[in-house]
Amino acid sequence: MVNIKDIAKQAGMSPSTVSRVINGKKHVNSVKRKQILKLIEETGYVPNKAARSMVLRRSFTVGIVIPDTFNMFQRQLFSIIERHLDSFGYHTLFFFVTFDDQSEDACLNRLKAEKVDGVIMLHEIKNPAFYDYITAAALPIVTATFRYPGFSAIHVNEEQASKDAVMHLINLGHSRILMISGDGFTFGRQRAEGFFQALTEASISWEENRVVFVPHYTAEFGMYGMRELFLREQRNFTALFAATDELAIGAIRVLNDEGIRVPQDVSVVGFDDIEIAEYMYPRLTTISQPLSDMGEKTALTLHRQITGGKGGGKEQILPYKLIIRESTRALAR
Amino acid sequence: MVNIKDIAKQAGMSPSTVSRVINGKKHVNSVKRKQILKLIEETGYVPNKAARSMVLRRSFTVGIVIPDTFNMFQRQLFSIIERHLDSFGYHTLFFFVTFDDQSEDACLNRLKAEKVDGVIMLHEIKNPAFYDYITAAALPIVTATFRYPGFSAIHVNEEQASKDAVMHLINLGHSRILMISGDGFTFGRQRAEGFFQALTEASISWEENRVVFVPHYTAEFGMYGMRELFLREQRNFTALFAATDELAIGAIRVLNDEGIRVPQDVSVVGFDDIEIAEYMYPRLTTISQPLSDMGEKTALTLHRQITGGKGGGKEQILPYKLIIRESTRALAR
DNA sequence: ATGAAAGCGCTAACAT
DNA sequence: ATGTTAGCGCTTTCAT
Repeated sequence: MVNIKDIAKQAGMSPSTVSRVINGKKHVNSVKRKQILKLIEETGYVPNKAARSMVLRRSFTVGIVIPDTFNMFQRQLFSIIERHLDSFGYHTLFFFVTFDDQSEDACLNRLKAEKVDGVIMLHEIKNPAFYDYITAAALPIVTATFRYPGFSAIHVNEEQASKDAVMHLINLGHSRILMISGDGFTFGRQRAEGFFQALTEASISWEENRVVFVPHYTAEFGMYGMRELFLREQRNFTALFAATDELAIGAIRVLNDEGIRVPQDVSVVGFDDIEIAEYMYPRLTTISQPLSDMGEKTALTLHRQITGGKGGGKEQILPYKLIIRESTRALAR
Repeated sequence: MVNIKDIAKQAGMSPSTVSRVINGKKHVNSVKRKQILKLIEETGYVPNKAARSMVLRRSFTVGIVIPDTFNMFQRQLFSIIERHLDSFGYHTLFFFVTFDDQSEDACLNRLKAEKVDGVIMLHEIKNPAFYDYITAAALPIVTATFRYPGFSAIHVNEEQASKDAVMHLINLGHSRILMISGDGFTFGRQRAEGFFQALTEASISWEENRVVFVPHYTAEFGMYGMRELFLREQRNFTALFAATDELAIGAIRVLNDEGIRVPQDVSVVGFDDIEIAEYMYPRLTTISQPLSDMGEKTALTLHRQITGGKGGGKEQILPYKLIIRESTRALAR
């Protein structure tokens, strides 16, 4: 493999000069510069990243912490973030994390070893040691889709959004509304909270029993949650709020299998507005988070922290939108 | 940040000894070993990866080349691969590549700079320089879901699988069958080829006009493709074969919007068996690729190449399965 | 404008 | 069993 010395030797110059050319520094004869550039082109030379990052003590890499079982919303979000990061000249390292402690520890260790320039979290880690390290190392960080005290955060008002979703159902005349949410992430609780608030505000009585918390936000557990609701004898309902679109998709599957039609018999609203939501039958009514805006702001905020030195700790709350499609309709009287 | 010298100093030993402990080498007093281990634990020391990879001339990292717009099948596949790679002690670096040449060049450059120990390709790169470099550098590589001459490959027989899918339709009594496929990847052509073969073998006449090739394998382009078929006056059909499940989902959406029922009016079969396929309404009949097996074999094959030195170039063709669900049914007479 | 030299953190060959 | 030393490929003073 060709290295900087090889180039220098072939050009009859010193590695320093070559280095200057590579890094676009001033103080190098333009003829020599061209000559070196040509040589680099010919040999296909690319600087060794490890060596570079060792002396510079940074890696031009940012780590994205993401759940191992990322859903489609997160998938879209990290693609956007990755693209923006790329435009700022960073590479992206993914840290897939599961719910177990071991995985979180491994993530922390890797974070230390990799010397990333910054971190973006799309996944809530439980272990406080993680946050302590970040704080102690003064590592630039931004959390997206959730917040952590003291860190920059980009997210929507989950509670308010959920409340709006449920309000939509209520305005349609529904009052016997069920919910499927999940545990493991803050947003599951927040979305359930919004559900309760909407009901309360509309003076509709409710019991805790009307919401199930399932372990994962997947279609599979959407089915599971819906069945669980049936087992709880919750048969007398006309609407369902699912904490994610995937959950909604699974629930609708069970409803269909039971001969319950959506939206004729029950209205369903999801959350996230994942890509397939508008291809489903029926097209899913859902809450749309501002994906591109969120991704862009996340990348930008981190970049500013890395370059500007500070500017951390601020929270940016983005607007969401209720997308009314075909899975909800007015209660037939 | 604490480094190996700090640990050595605190322990009153040399960096070599610490290094030996870190790397689990023999020839170190067990008391000292424990002492060092304790120190590492306390300080939270983690070896600097850049330094390590520089002297070792390898990175313990493998690169996964994947389309920027990866679909759900690819998403599941790379998750599995990542997990297996992890169990072999490798980290994973993702190279998201788009269709343009610039992106491919960037991928190649990064590959050179990162000193990855091996490469897994889930995406076909056009630029031959890419393959030339890999070959010249004798970089371990395995391609999954497609093949490239001379490289290890793990894939199913795309043509045969598609033929089976179409045969299923034919056996159900269908003969006026349409297809939506895509360009950009070899499998799009192969799947179309299987379609033609099945028709030919069953002595059903066909024209090229019955298959559309769309630019991307997404639900959005599934809609586009279906509409295009309608524009071509292809109204008189009873079945559709889509080259991916996403394409099928988009097509079904258009069909529904036109008042054409699936499967009562037209049967649809997809390809890939992505997660939501069985949550769709109707549940999608599709070809299932052996995801876990594929992922495992891909990781294992690469690992063997990296450690064993050779063993490259072999092709592993995995079995697929036709999953019959609700989107296909016998032609009503 | 250019080169020589030092050093980033680590491992491995060589001494002891 | 342990320490000393050299060197991986790069950037960056410091001279010139």
